[in-house]
Amino acid sequence: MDKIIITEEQQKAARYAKAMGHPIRMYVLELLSKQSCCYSGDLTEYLPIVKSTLSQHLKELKDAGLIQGEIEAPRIKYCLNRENWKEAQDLFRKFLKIDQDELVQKCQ
Amino acid sequence: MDKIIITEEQQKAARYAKAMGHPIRMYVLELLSKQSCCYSGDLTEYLPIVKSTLSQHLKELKDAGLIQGEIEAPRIKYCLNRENWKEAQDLFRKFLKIDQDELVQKCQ
DNA sequence: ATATTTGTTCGTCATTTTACGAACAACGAA
DNA sequence: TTCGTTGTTCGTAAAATGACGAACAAATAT
Repeated sequence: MDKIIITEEQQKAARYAKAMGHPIRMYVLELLSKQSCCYSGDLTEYLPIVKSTLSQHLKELKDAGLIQGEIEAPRIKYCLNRENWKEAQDLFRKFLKIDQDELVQKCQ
Repeated sequence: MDKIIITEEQQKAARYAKAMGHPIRMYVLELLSKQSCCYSGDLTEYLPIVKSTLSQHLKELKDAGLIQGEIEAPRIKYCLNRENWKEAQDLFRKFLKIDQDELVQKCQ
Protein backbone atom coordinates (compact mmCIF):
# COMPACT_ATOMS: atom_id res chain seq x y z
CA MET A 1 0.00 0.00 0.00
CA ASP A 2 2.02 2.93 -1.28
CA LYS A 3 1.60 6.21 0.50
CA ILE A 4 1.40 9.56 -1.17
CA ILE A 5 4.31 11.87 -0.66
CA ILE A 6 3.14 15.30 0.28
CA THR A 7 4.71 17.62 -2.25
CA GLU A 8 7.40 20.13 -1.50
CA GLU A 9 4.99 22.87 -2.50
CA GLN A 10 2.39 21.68 -0.06
CA GLN A 11 4.96 21.59 2.70
CA LYS A 12 6.05 25.12 1.88
CA ALA A 13 2.52 26.42 1.64
CA ALA A 14 1.63 24.79 4.95
CA ARG A 15 4.70 26.34 6.54
CA TYR A 16 3.76 29.80 5.36
CA ALA A 17 0.16 29.27 6.38
CA LYS A 18 1.24 28.19 9.82
CA ALA A 19 3.30 31.35 10.21
CA MET A 20 0.21 33.36 9.26
CA GLY A 21 -1.95 31.38 11.64
CA HIS A 22 -1.97 33.81 14.53
CA PRO A 23 -3.80 37.14 14.73
CA ILE A 24 -0.72 39.05 15.86
CA ARG A 25 1.42 37.69 13.05
CA MET A 26 -1.37 38.26 10.56
CA TYR A 27 -1.56 41.84 11.77
CA VAL A 28 2.16 42.38 11.33
CA LEU A 29 2.21 40.85 7.87
CA GLU A 30 -0.74 42.89 6.74
CA LEU A 31 0.87 46.02 8.08
CA LEU A 32 4.11 45.27 6.27
CA SER A 33 2.29 44.51 3.06
CA LYS A 34 0.89 48.03 3.25
CA GLN A 35 3.60 50.22 4.64
CA SER A 36 6.93 48.73 3.65
CA CYS A 37 8.46 48.65 7.10
CA CYS A 38 7.86 49.02 10.79
CA TYR A 39 9.68 49.13 14.08
CA SER A 40 9.25 46.52 16.70
CA GLY A 41 8.97 49.16 19.41
CA ASP A 42 5.99 50.79 17.77
CA LEU A 43 4.26 47.44 17.54
CA THR A 44 4.77 46.80 21.25
CA GLU A 45 3.09 50.05 21.94
CA TYR A 46 -0.04 49.23 20.01
CA LEU A 47 -0.39 45.49 20.35
CA PRO A 48 -1.83 43.90 23.48
CA ILE A 49 1.22 41.77 24.23
CA VAL A 50 4.50 42.38 25.98
CA LYS A 51 7.71 42.86 24.05
CA SER A 52 9.12 39.40 24.73
CA THR A 53 6.02 37.80 23.28
CA LEU A 54 6.16 40.06 20.26
CA SER A 55 9.80 39.17 19.83
CA GLN A 56 8.84 35.52 19.67
CA HIS A 57 6.20 36.16 17.03
CA LEU A 58 8.62 38.19 14.95
CA LYS A 59 11.15 35.41 15.29
CA GLU A 60 8.62 32.93 13.95
CA LEU A 61 7.92 35.15 10.98
CA LYS A 62 11.65 35.46 10.44
CA ASP A 63 12.17 31.71 10.73
CA ALA A 64 9.39 31.13 8.23
CA GLY A 65 11.25 33.51 5.96
CA LEU A 66 8.43 36.00 5.62
CA ILE A 67 10.09 39.01 7.19
CA GLN A 68 13.56 40.27 7.89
CA GLY A 69 15.01 42.66 10.39
CA GLU A 70 17.60 45.29 9.83
CA ILE A 71 19.46 46.98 12.63
CA GLU A 72 18.94 50.70 12.68
CA ALA A 73 20.35 51.38 16.08
CA PRO A 74 19.06 51.47 18.62
CA ARG A 75 15.97 50.04 16.96
CA ILE A 76 15.28 47.29 14.48
CA LYS A 77 13.48 47.90 11.26
CA TYR A 78 11.36 45.06 9.97
CA CYS A 79 10.17 44.56 6.44
CA LEU A 80 8.93 41.74 4.30
CA ASN A 81 11.39 39.27 2.85
CA ARG A 82 10.26 40.01 -0.66
CA GLU A 83 11.65 36.90 -2.27
CA ASN A 84 9.83 34.56 0.05
CA TRP A 85 6.80 36.76 0.23
CA LYS A 86 6.53 36.43 -3.50
CA GLU A 87 6.87 32.69 -3.22
CA ALA A 88 4.10 32.61 -0.63
CA GLN A 89 1.95 34.81 -2.84
CA ASP A 90 2.48 32.50 -5.78
CA LEU A 91 1.74 29.39 -3.77
CA PHE A 92 -1.46 30.82 -2.33
CA ARG A 93 -2.54 32.35 -5.58
CA LYS A 94 -2.25 28.98 -7.19
CA PHE A 95 -3.88 27.32 -4.24
CA LEU A 96 -6.76 29.74 -4.17
CA LYS A 97 -7.19 29.64 -7.91
CA ILE A 98 -6.93 33.35 -8.16
CA ASP A 99 -7.29 34.45 -11.72
CA GLN A 100 -3.91 35.83 -12.71
CA ASP A 101 -5.14 38.03 -15.52
CA GLU A 102 -7.76 39.56 -13.33
CA LEU A 103 -5.12 40.21 -10.73
CA VAL A 104 -2.76 41.85 -13.19
CA GLN A 105 -5.53 44.12 -14.39
CA LYS A 106 -6.46 45.09 -10.87
CA CYS A 107 -2.86 45.95 -10.11
CA GLN A 108 -2.37 48.37 -12.99
CA MET B 1 -1.61 53.62 26.21
CA ASP B 2 -4.45 52.32 24.09
CA LYS B 3 -3.95 48.98 22.42
CA ILE B 4 -4.95 48.17 18.91
CA ILE B 5 -7.80 45.79 18.50
CA ILE B 6 -6.97 43.13 15.99
CA THR B 7 -9.70 43.30 13.39
CA GLU B 8 -12.33 40.65 12.89
CA GLU B 9 -10.95 40.09 9.42
CA GLN B 10 -7.47 39.46 10.74
CA GLN B 11 -8.85 37.00 13.27
CA LYS B 12 -10.74 35.18 10.55
CA ALA B 13 -7.80 35.14 8.18
CA ALA B 14 -5.54 33.84 10.94
CA ARG B 15 -8.05 31.14 11.75
CA TYR B 16 -8.21 29.98 8.18
CA ALA B 17 -4.45 30.16 7.84
CA LYS B 18 -4.02 28.10 10.97
CA ALA B 19 -6.30 25.42 9.57
CA MET B 20 -4.16 25.37 6.44
CA GLY B 21 -0.99 25.21 8.48
CA HIS B 22 -0.36 21.50 8.26
CA PRO B 23 0.80 19.53 5.20
CA ILE B 24 -1.95 16.93 5.51
CA ARG B 25 -4.66 19.56 5.73
CA MET B 26 -3.09 21.51 2.91
CA TYR B 27 -3.13 18.37 0.84
CA VAL B 28 -6.80 17.71 1.54
CA LEU B 29 -7.80 21.28 0.77
CA GLU B 30 -5.84 21.33 -2.45
CA LEU B 31 -7.42 18.05 -3.46
CA LEU B 32 -10.90 19.36 -2.75
CA SER B 33 -10.24 22.57 -4.61
CA LYS B 34 -9.52 20.43 -7.65
CA GLN B 35 -11.88 17.52 -7.53
CA SER B 36 -15.06 18.62 -5.76
CA CYS B 37 -15.19 15.82 -3.23
CA CYS B 38 -13.37 12.91 -1.67
CA TYR B 39 -13.89 10.06 0.72
CA SER B 40 -12.08 9.81 4.00
CA GLY B 41 -11.35 6.14 3.41
CA ASP B 42 -9.50 6.84 0.21
CA LEU B 43 -7.39 9.45 1.97
CA THR B 44 -6.44 7.00 4.71
CA GLU B 45 -5.24 4.66 2.06
CA TYR B 46 -2.90 7.16 0.47
CA LEU B 47 -1.79 9.37 3.31
CA PRO B 48 0.94 8.29 5.71
CA ILE B 49 -1.22 8.59 8.84
CA VAL B 50 -3.71 6.32 10.54
CA LYS B 51 -7.42 6.92 10.28
CA SER B 52 -7.88 8.39 13.73
CA THR B 53 -5.27 11.03 13.02
CA LEU B 54 -6.86 11.81 9.69
CA SER B 55 -10.19 12.10 11.43
CA GLN B 56 -8.73 14.72 13.73
CA HIS B 57 -7.37 16.73 10.81
CA LEU B 58 -10.69 16.58 9.01
CA LYS B 59 -12.39 17.69 12.20
CA GLU B 60 -10.11 20.69 12.37
CA LEU B 61 -10.92 21.62 8.80
CA LYS B 62 -14.59 21.20 9.63
CA ASP B 63 -14.32 23.30 12.78
CA ALA B 64 -12.56 26.02 10.83
CA GLY B 65 -15.50 25.89 8.43
CA LEU B 66 -13.44 25.02 5.37
CA ILE B 67 -14.94 21.62 4.61
CA GLN B 68 -18.11 19.73 5.31
CA GLY B 69 -18.97 16.06 5.44
CA GLU B 70 -22.01 14.35 4.09
CA ILE B 71 -23.00 10.85 5.05
CA GLU B 72 -23.15 8.52 2.12
CA ALA B 73 -23.35 5.29 4.00
CA PRO B 74 -21.26 3.55 4.88
CA ARG B 75 -18.80 6.23 3.92
CA ILE B 76 -18.56 9.97 4.35
CA LYS B 77 -18.18 12.30 1.46
CA TYR B 78 -16.20 15.45 2.10
CA CYS B 79 -16.28 18.62 0.08
CA LEU B 80 -15.39 22.26 0.51
CA ASN B 81 -17.73 24.51 2.41
CA ARG B 82 -18.24 26.83 -0.55
CA GLU B 83 -19.42 29.81 1.43
CA ASN B 84 -16.50 29.89 3.83
CA TRP B 85 -14.04 28.84 1.17
CA LYS B 86 -15.06 31.92 -0.76
CA GLU B 87 -14.64 34.04 2.32
CA ALA B 88 -11.15 32.63 2.83
CA GLN B 89 -10.34 33.26 -0.82
CA ASP B 90 -11.47 36.85 -0.53
CA LEU B 91 -9.54 37.46 2.65
CA PHE B 92 -6.35 36.03 1.22
CA ARG B 93 -6.81 37.68 -2.10
CA LYS B 94 -7.06 41.01 -0.38
CA PHE B 95 -4.13 40.15 1.82
CA LEU B 96 -1.92 38.98 -1.03
CA LYS B 97 -2.71 41.35 -3.85
CA ILE B 98 0.15 43.68 -3.27
CA ASP B 99 1.79 44.95 -6.39
CA GLN B 100 5.44 43.96 -6.31
CA ASP B 101 6.85 46.98 -8.10
CA GLU B 102 4.97 49.33 -5.89
CA LEU B 103 6.29 47.51 -2.89
CA VAL B 104 9.84 47.71 -4.13
CA GLN B 105 9.52 51.46 -4.45
CA LYS B 106 8.05 51.79 -0.97
CA CYS B 107 10.93 49.84 0.53
CA GLN B 108 13.67 52.14 -0.66
C1' DA C 1 -28.41 -12.46 14.12
C1' DT C 2 -23.83 -11.92 13.39
C1' DA C 3 -19.96 -10.18 11.03
C1' DT C 4 -17.73 -6.53 8.40
C1' DT C 5 -16.82 -2.00 7.02
C1' DT C 6 -16.30 2.83 8.12
C1' DG C 7 -15.22 6.63 10.76
C1' DT C 8 -15.34 8.92 15.44
C1' DT C 9 -14.05 9.16 20.15
C1' DC C 10 -11.11 8.12 24.06
C1' DG C 11 -6.87 7.65 26.55
C1' DT C 12 -2.24 8.51 26.35
C1' DC C 13 1.98 10.72 25.36
C1' DA C 14 5.59 13.82 23.54
C1' DT C 15 6.12 18.12 21.46
C1' DT C 16 4.97 22.73 20.31
C1' DT C 17 2.76 27.00 21.08
C1' DT C 18 1.66 31.09 23.54
C1' DA C 19 2.30 34.00 27.15
C1' DC C 20 4.60 36.45 30.95
C1' DG C 21 8.38 38.63 33.73
C1' DA C 22 13.21 38.79 34.80
C1' DA C 23 17.67 39.01 33.29
C1' DC C 24 20.80 40.12 29.80
C1' DA C 25 23.30 42.30 25.75
C1' DA C 26 24.03 46.06 22.51
C1' DC C 27 24.18 50.56 21.63
C1' DG C 28 23.61 55.62 21.69
C1' DA C 29 23.26 59.65 24.82
C1' DA C 30 24.55 62.39 28.73
C1' DT D 1 31.89 55.97 32.18
C1' DT D 2 27.37 55.58 33.42
C1' DC D 3 22.59 55.70 32.17
C1' DG D 4 18.56 54.76 29.45
C1' DT D 5 16.54 52.60 25.46
C1' DT D 6 15.71 48.61 22.70
C1' DG D 7 15.10 44.02 21.76
C1' DT D 8 16.53 39.07 22.62
C1' DT D 9 16.97 35.17 25.57
C1' DC D 10 15.86 32.45 29.60
C1' DG D 11 12.92 30.24 32.85
C1' DT D 12 8.48 28.93 33.63
C1' DA D 13 3.76 27.47 33.05
C1' DA D 14 -0.67 26.48 30.86
C1' DA D 15 -2.79 25.11 26.84
C1' DA D 16 -2.96 23.25 22.24
C1' DT D 17 -1.22 20.13 18.68
C1' DG D 18 -0.20 15.84 16.48
C1' DA D 19 0.26 11.10 16.63
C1' DC D 20 -0.97 6.34 17.85
C1' DG D 21 -3.86 2.20 19.14
C1' DA D 22 -7.98 0.55 21.34
C1' DA D 23 -12.65 0.85 21.92
C1' DC D 24 -16.91 2.25 20.20
C1' DA D 25 -21.07 3.37 17.15
C1' DA D 26 -23.63 3.06 12.91
C1' DA D 27 -24.82 1.00 8.96
C1' DT D 28 -24.42 -2.66 5.49
C1' DA D 29 -23.69 -7.32 4.14
C1' DT D 30 -23.79 -12.26 5.00
